[in-house]
Amino acid sequence: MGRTKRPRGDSQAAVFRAAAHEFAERGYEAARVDRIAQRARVNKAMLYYHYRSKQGLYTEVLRDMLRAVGLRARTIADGPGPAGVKLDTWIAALVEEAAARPWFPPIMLREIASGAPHIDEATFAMMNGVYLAVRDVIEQGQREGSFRQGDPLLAYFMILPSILIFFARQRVISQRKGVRGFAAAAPRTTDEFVRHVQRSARAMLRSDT
Amino acid sequence: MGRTKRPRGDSQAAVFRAAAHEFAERGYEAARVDRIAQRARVNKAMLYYHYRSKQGLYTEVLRDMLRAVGLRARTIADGPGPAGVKLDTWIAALVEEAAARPWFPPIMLREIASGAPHIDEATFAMMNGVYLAVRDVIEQGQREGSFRQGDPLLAYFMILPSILIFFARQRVISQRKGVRGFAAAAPRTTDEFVRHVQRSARAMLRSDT
DNA sequence: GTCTATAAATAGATAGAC
DNA sequence: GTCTATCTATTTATAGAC
Repeated sequence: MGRTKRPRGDSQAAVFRAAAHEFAERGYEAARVDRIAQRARVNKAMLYYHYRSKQGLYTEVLRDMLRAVGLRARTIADGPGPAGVKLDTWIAALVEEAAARPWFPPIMLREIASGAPHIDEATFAMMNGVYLAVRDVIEQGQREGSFRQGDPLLAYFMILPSILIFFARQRVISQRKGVRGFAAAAPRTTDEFVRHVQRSARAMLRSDT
Repeated sequence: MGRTKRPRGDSQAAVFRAAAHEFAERGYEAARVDRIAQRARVNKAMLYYHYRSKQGLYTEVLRDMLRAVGLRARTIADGPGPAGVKLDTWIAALVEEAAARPWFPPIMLREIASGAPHIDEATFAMMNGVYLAVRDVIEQGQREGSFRQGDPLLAYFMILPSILIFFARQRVISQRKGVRGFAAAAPRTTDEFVRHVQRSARAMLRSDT
């Protein structure tokens, strides 16, 4: 009914957001329950009142973002249009999600990097769903002849991480001033970045014919 | 002299390797000193005898791998040849390093994902050095006209993570049998994978002329 | 160099009053 | 729903014998 899985109450939403940021900045293991409560300006016991455990809280954060991203990816994949356009749309959508949930890129990146060890099967399936949608688009392009043959997973893992890293890095840049090079991560506009990834992805996938 | 920074004694080398694997599998925060000692089949006190702390041990593991990878990247960048060939060579070299040090991909991937929070300046500079070498190659290609213009960092972050993820995932694949799709990460040969990345990178960077 | 025993700090989690 | 106080287990790290 009016009830959704999203955080409802005041303190619950505060805990959720504080946790999302804490997990994003430090990763699951390094995240501290005390710090989450502190950031949410609620008592630690409230955290356990709303969520069963640190793990449960983390799972909620994961599912919330995977649900949003997975839904968009699936909608695009099942919609009309040529594969090239769908891929562009997916890239743009992903960037929008990263803007709406700043904790999404670092968290998802770590999960990919780690092989998702502290994720239950259902949540893992949601993460997999994001890939499956993109896979469908790539396979469509291969059927249409616009994309070259090859394992879609490899293409997926060339496109997705670069987007995640770009946004994950924006959180930590400017702390390492002394070092040349990495500091050169140009503060380009988001639009410019989106177009760059879209062009790179298309070039990478374009069939040679 | 005969003294290098590499682990020397028997137990020290054992600790080093055990730590490398533990850090790779779990990440710095989740890694347990007790487990490292156990895996190395030495007493925990030995670990602190050879290395000052968990952090110190982690730093040694990081430096060892960044030294090796950075040296190869720099050698390639400063050597002769067109940029396209250099890029291919770097990709192949990176894969070789990943084979020689299986802990390298997961660890480096996590550091990139996290913005390298538990890394001292000197070690961070080594990590940066890997990028700077690749940047030089890309800029050479841009001068030569074979690579199109654009921030080398963006290209770097499309190539490197895909390689790291491919190898990092090989460690954890086959544990998640129930889930379709991700399981489809084809057990292709390393050579095949190298050629795929090389072709993708070239296509991505090729100037349109 | 190697080990036992233990310190000291901190973590996640809960009991129970309000 | 909210808070205080606290339990219990675990973790990094070290002292000190051999």
